[in-house]
Amino acid sequence: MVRKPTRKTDAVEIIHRRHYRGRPKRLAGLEQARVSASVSRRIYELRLRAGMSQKQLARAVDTTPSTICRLESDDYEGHSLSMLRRIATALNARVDVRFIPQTGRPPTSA
Amino acid sequence: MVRKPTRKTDAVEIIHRRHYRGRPKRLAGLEQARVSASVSRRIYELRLRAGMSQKQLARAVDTTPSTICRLESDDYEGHSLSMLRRIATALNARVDVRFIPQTGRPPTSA
DNA sequence: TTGAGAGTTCGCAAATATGCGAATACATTC
DNA sequence: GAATGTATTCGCATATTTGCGAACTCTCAA
Repeated sequence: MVRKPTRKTDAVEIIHRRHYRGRPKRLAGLEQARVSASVSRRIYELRLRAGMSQKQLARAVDTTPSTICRLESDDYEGHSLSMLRRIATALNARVDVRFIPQTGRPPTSA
Repeated sequence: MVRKPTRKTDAVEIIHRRHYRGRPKRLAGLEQARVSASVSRRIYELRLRAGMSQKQLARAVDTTPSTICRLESDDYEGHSLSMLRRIATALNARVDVRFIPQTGRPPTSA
Protein backbone atom coordinates (compact mmCIF):
# COMPACT_ATOMS: atom_id res chain seq x y z
CA MET A 1 0.00 0.00 0.00
CA VAL A 2 3.06 2.23 0.05
CA ARG A 3 1.98 4.14 3.11
CA LYS A 4 -1.23 5.99 3.09
CA PRO A 5 -2.31 9.29 4.47
CA THR A 6 -5.62 10.26 5.85
CA ARG A 7 -6.75 13.72 6.82
CA LYS A 8 -10.33 12.64 6.74
CA THR A 9 -12.47 12.57 9.82
CA ASP A 10 -11.29 13.21 13.31
CA ALA A 11 -11.53 9.56 14.25
CA VAL A 12 -9.18 8.67 11.47
CA GLU A 13 -6.90 11.45 12.54
CA ILE A 14 -6.64 10.12 16.02
CA ILE A 15 -5.83 6.64 14.93
CA HIS A 16 -3.35 7.87 12.47
CA ARG A 17 -1.48 9.89 15.01
CA ARG A 18 -1.17 6.69 16.91
CA HIS A 19 0.83 5.12 14.14
CA TYR A 20 2.17 7.97 12.12
CA ARG A 21 3.12 10.57 14.69
CA GLY A 22 6.49 11.92 13.79
CA ARG A 23 6.90 9.62 10.85
CA PRO A 24 7.31 11.95 7.85
CA LYS A 25 7.76 9.30 5.19
CA ARG A 26 4.44 7.83 6.09
CA LEU A 27 2.63 11.09 5.79
CA ALA A 28 3.99 11.56 2.32
CA GLY A 29 1.30 10.33 -0.05
CA LEU A 30 -1.40 11.85 2.09
CA GLU A 31 -3.73 14.03 0.05
CA GLN A 32 -3.94 11.69 -2.91
CA ALA A 33 -5.49 8.26 -2.92
CA ARG A 34 -8.91 9.33 -1.77
CA VAL A 35 -10.29 8.88 -5.23
CA SER A 36 -11.01 5.59 -6.98
CA ALA A 37 -10.85 3.42 -3.91
CA SER A 38 -9.62 -0.03 -4.79
CA VAL A 39 -10.45 -3.00 -2.63
CA SER A 40 -6.87 -3.05 -1.43
CA ARG A 41 -7.12 0.51 -0.29
CA ARG A 42 -10.39 -0.11 1.44
CA ILE A 43 -8.89 -2.92 3.43
CA TYR A 44 -6.04 -0.65 4.37
CA GLU A 45 -8.35 2.15 5.43
CA LEU A 46 -10.58 -0.17 7.38
CA ARG A 47 -7.58 -1.51 9.25
CA LEU A 48 -6.25 1.93 10.08
CA ARG A 49 -9.66 3.03 11.17
CA ALA A 50 -9.57 0.16 13.63
CA GLY A 51 -6.17 1.32 14.76
CA MET A 52 -4.51 -1.98 14.03
CA SER A 53 -1.15 -2.93 12.61
CA GLN A 54 -0.93 -5.54 9.86
CA LYS A 55 0.33 -7.91 12.47
CA GLN A 56 -2.66 -7.35 14.68
CA LEU A 57 -5.11 -7.74 11.85
CA ALA A 58 -3.31 -10.87 10.74
CA ARG A 59 -3.89 -12.39 14.15
CA ALA A 60 -7.52 -11.35 14.17
CA VAL A 61 -8.03 -12.87 10.73
CA ASP A 62 -5.93 -15.88 11.54
CA THR A 63 -3.25 -15.41 8.94
CA THR A 64 0.15 -13.76 8.65
CA PRO A 65 1.30 -10.15 8.22
CA SER A 66 2.75 -10.90 4.82
CA THR A 67 -0.63 -12.05 3.63
CA ILE A 68 -2.29 -8.91 4.90
CA CYS A 69 0.37 -6.87 3.19
CA ARG A 70 -0.32 -8.65 -0.06
CA LEU A 71 -4.04 -8.02 0.24
CA GLU A 72 -3.38 -4.33 0.76
CA SER A 73 -1.04 -4.06 -2.18
CA ASP A 74 -2.40 -1.61 -4.66
CA ASP A 75 -1.58 -3.77 -7.64
CA TYR A 76 -3.11 -6.89 -6.17
CA GLU A 77 -6.32 -7.95 -7.83
CA GLY A 78 -6.78 -11.47 -6.62
CA HIS A 79 -9.08 -10.96 -3.69
CA SER A 80 -11.64 -13.55 -2.76
CA LEU A 81 -14.91 -12.75 -1.10
CA SER A 82 -14.21 -15.26 1.63
CA MET A 83 -11.10 -13.37 2.66
CA LEU A 84 -12.88 -10.05 2.51
CA ARG A 85 -15.51 -11.49 4.81
CA ARG A 86 -12.90 -12.72 7.23
CA ILE A 87 -11.37 -9.28 7.38
CA ALA A 88 -14.71 -7.58 7.73
CA THR A 89 -15.70 -9.86 10.57
CA ALA A 90 -12.44 -9.26 12.38
CA LEU A 91 -13.00 -5.55 12.08
CA ASN A 92 -16.63 -5.66 13.08
CA ALA A 93 -18.03 -4.90 9.68
CA ARG A 94 -19.72 -6.68 6.83
CA VAL A 95 -18.95 -6.87 3.15
CA ASP A 96 -21.36 -5.47 0.66
CA VAL A 97 -20.96 -6.31 -3.01
CA ARG A 98 -23.03 -4.74 -5.66
CA PHE A 99 -23.14 -4.40 -9.38
CA ILE A 100 -23.52 -0.86 -10.58
CA PRO A 101 -24.80 -0.28 -14.11
CA GLN A 102 -22.31 1.65 -16.18
CA THR A 103 -24.95 3.72 -17.88
CA GLY A 104 -28.39 4.69 -16.70
CA ARG A 105 -29.28 5.50 -13.11
CA PRO A 106 -26.89 7.70 -11.16
CA PRO A 107 -24.41 6.06 -8.78
CA THR A 108 -25.41 5.36 -5.22
CA SER A 109 -25.02 8.50 -3.15
CA ALA A 110 -22.57 7.66 -0.41
CA MET B 1 -30.41 -20.43 -7.78
CA VAL B 2 -33.57 -22.54 -7.81
CA ARG B 3 -35.47 -20.25 -10.10
CA LYS B 4 -36.20 -16.74 -9.10
CA PRO B 5 -39.13 -14.41 -9.45
CA THR B 6 -39.08 -10.73 -10.06
CA ARG B 7 -42.03 -8.43 -10.08
CA LYS B 8 -39.85 -5.40 -9.59
CA THR B 9 -39.60 -2.68 -12.18
CA ASP B 10 -41.22 -2.73 -15.56
CA ALA B 11 -37.94 -3.39 -17.31
CA VAL B 12 -37.48 -6.50 -15.26
CA GLU B 13 -41.02 -7.48 -16.01
CA ILE B 14 -40.46 -7.29 -19.70
CA ILE B 15 -37.33 -9.32 -19.63
CA HIS B 16 -38.91 -11.84 -17.37
CA ARG B 17 -41.83 -12.39 -19.63
CA ARG B 18 -39.29 -13.21 -22.24
CA HIS B 19 -38.08 -16.17 -20.26
CA TYR B 20 -40.81 -16.97 -17.85
CA ARG B 21 -43.98 -16.49 -19.82
CA GLY B 22 -46.25 -19.41 -19.13
CA ARG B 23 -43.70 -21.16 -16.98
CA PRO B 24 -45.40 -21.60 -13.59
CA LYS B 25 -42.58 -23.41 -11.81
CA ARG B 26 -40.29 -20.50 -12.47
CA LEU B 27 -42.66 -17.97 -11.06
CA ALA B 28 -42.92 -19.97 -7.88
CA GLY B 29 -40.48 -18.46 -5.43
CA LEU B 30 -41.36 -14.98 -6.59
CA GLU B 31 -42.17 -12.69 -3.68
CA GLN B 32 -39.47 -14.01 -1.41
CA ALA B 33 -35.75 -13.65 -1.97
CA ARG B 34 -35.74 -9.91 -2.19
CA VAL B 35 -34.28 -9.66 1.24
CA SER B 36 -30.68 -10.38 2.21
CA ALA B 37 -29.30 -10.43 -1.28
CA SER B 38 -26.36 -12.78 -1.51
CA VAL B 39 -23.73 -12.33 -4.14
CA SER B 40 -25.07 -15.36 -5.94
CA ARG B 41 -28.49 -13.85 -6.10
CA ARG B 42 -27.16 -10.56 -7.32
CA ILE B 43 -25.40 -12.26 -10.18
CA TYR B 44 -28.60 -14.04 -11.02
CA GLU B 45 -30.62 -10.85 -10.93
CA LEU B 46 -28.10 -8.94 -12.96
CA ARG B 47 -28.18 -11.65 -15.58
CA LEU B 48 -31.95 -11.73 -15.78
CA ARG B 49 -32.04 -7.99 -15.94
CA ALA B 50 -29.85 -8.27 -19.01
CA GLY B 51 -32.25 -10.80 -20.42
CA MET B 52 -29.61 -13.48 -20.81
CA SER B 53 -29.58 -17.22 -20.27
CA GLN B 54 -26.74 -18.82 -18.34
CA LYS B 55 -25.42 -20.02 -21.63
CA GLN B 56 -25.36 -16.55 -23.08
CA LEU B 57 -23.68 -15.08 -20.05
CA ALA B 58 -21.17 -17.90 -20.08
CA ARG B 59 -20.19 -16.96 -23.59
CA ALA B 60 -19.94 -13.29 -22.71
CA VAL B 61 -17.76 -14.07 -19.72
CA ASP B 62 -15.79 -16.67 -21.63
CA THR B 63 -16.65 -19.67 -19.50
CA THR B 64 -19.25 -22.43 -19.40
CA PRO B 65 -22.88 -22.57 -18.30
CA SER B 66 -22.05 -24.97 -15.50
CA THR B 67 -19.66 -22.44 -14.05
CA ILE B 68 -22.26 -19.70 -14.20
CA CYS B 69 -24.72 -22.00 -12.55
CA ARG B 70 -22.27 -22.68 -9.76
CA LEU B 71 -21.68 -18.97 -9.25
CA GLU B 72 -25.41 -18.43 -8.95
CA SER B 73 -25.92 -21.24 -6.50
CA ASP B 74 -27.30 -19.89 -3.29
CA ASP B 75 -25.04 -21.99 -1.13
CA TYR B 76 -21.91 -21.11 -3.03
CA GLU B 77 -19.57 -18.86 -1.12
CA GLY B 78 -16.36 -19.13 -3.07
CA HIS B 79 -16.62 -16.11 -5.33
CA SER B 80 -13.53 -14.23 -6.40
CA LEU B 81 -13.50 -10.57 -7.21
CA SER B 82 -11.88 -11.25 -10.54
CA MET B 83 -14.83 -13.35 -11.61
CA LEU B 84 -17.32 -10.80 -10.35
CA ARG B 85 -15.52 -8.20 -12.42
CA ARG B 86 -15.67 -10.37 -15.51
CA ILE B 87 -19.38 -10.80 -15.06
CA ALA B 88 -19.93 -7.12 -14.39
CA THR B 89 -17.99 -6.17 -17.48
CA ALA B 90 -19.93 -8.58 -19.63
CA LEU B 91 -23.15 -7.09 -18.35
CA ASN B 92 -22.04 -3.51 -18.69
CA ALA B 93 -21.67 -2.81 -15.01
CA ARG B 94 -18.96 -2.45 -12.44
CA VAL B 95 -18.39 -4.12 -9.10
CA ASP B 96 -18.44 -2.11 -5.95
CA VAL B 97 -17.16 -3.61 -2.74
CA ARG B 98 -17.45 -1.91 0.55
CA PHE B 99 -17.07 -2.62 4.19
CA ILE B 100 -20.01 -1.55 6.26
CA PRO B 101 -19.51 -1.05 10.00
CA GLN B 102 -21.75 -3.31 12.01
CA THR B 103 -22.51 -0.61 14.53
CA GLY B 104 -22.57 3.13 14.07
CA ARG B 105 -23.76 4.96 11.00
CA PRO B 106 -26.96 3.83 9.29
CA PRO B 107 -26.70 1.66 6.19
CA THR B 108 -26.24 3.26 2.80
CA SER B 109 -29.60 4.31 1.42
CA ALA B 110 -30.09 2.50 -1.86
C1' DT C 1 25.23 1.86 17.15
C1' DT C 2 21.84 -1.33 18.65
C1' DG C 3 17.20 -2.93 19.18
C1' DA C 4 12.31 -3.08 18.32
C1' DG C 5 8.16 -2.31 15.57
C1' DA C 6 5.85 -1.80 11.09
C1' DG C 7 5.70 -2.93 6.37
C1' DT C 8 7.33 -5.16 2.01
C1' DT C 9 8.90 -8.84 -1.06
C1' DC C 10 10.19 -13.59 -2.31
C1' DG C 11 9.52 -18.51 -2.63
C1' DC C 12 7.08 -22.61 -2.19
C1' DA C 13 3.44 -25.84 -0.20
C1' DA C 14 -1.41 -26.28 0.53
C1' DA C 15 -6.13 -24.93 -0.11
C1' DT C 16 -9.62 -23.32 -3.13
C1' DA C 17 -11.88 -21.48 -7.46
C1' DT C 18 -12.26 -21.94 -12.17
C1' DG C 19 -12.62 -24.64 -16.82
C1' DC C 20 -15.12 -27.96 -18.82
C1' DG C 21 -17.71 -31.98 -20.43
C1' DA C 22 -21.28 -35.37 -19.42
C1' DA C 23 -25.47 -36.69 -17.46
C1' DT C 24 -29.93 -35.30 -15.41
C1' DA C 25 -34.30 -32.80 -14.76
C1' DC C 26 -37.97 -29.66 -16.13
C1' DA C 27 -40.93 -26.95 -19.30
C1' DT C 28 -42.37 -25.92 -23.74
C1' DT C 29 -43.47 -27.08 -28.46
C1' DC C 30 -44.07 -30.16 -32.16
C1' DG D 1 -43.64 -39.38 -27.34
C1' DA D 2 -39.69 -36.74 -29.38
C1' DA D 3 -37.06 -32.60 -29.72
C1' DT D 4 -35.43 -28.21 -27.94
C1' DG D 5 -33.93 -24.79 -24.53
C1' DT D 6 -32.64 -23.82 -19.75
C1' DA D 7 -30.71 -25.01 -15.49
C1' DT D 8 -28.37 -28.19 -12.19
C1' DT D 9 -24.94 -31.51 -10.50
C1' DC D 10 -20.77 -34.43 -10.74
C1' DG D 11 -15.93 -35.27 -11.47
C1' DC D 12 -11.48 -34.00 -12.53
C1' DA D 13 -7.59 -31.09 -14.48
C1' DT D 14 -5.85 -26.56 -14.25
C1' DA D 15 -5.28 -22.01 -12.39
C1' DT D 16 -5.17 -18.95 -8.66
C1' DT D 17 -5.21 -17.59 -3.79
C1' DT D 18 -3.91 -18.35 0.70
C1' DG D 19 -0.45 -19.88 4.41
C1' DC D 20 3.82 -19.01 6.03
C1' DG D 21 8.64 -18.14 6.97
C1' DA D 22 12.84 -15.59 5.76
C1' DA D 23 15.18 -11.55 4.54
C1' DC D 24 15.13 -6.64 3.85
C1' DT D 25 13.94 -1.50 4.46
C1' DC D 26 12.62 2.26 7.23
C1' DT D 27 11.46 4.81 11.53
C1' DC D 28 11.81 5.58 16.19
C1' DA D 29 14.05 5.08 20.64
C1' DA D 30 17.70 3.77 23.80
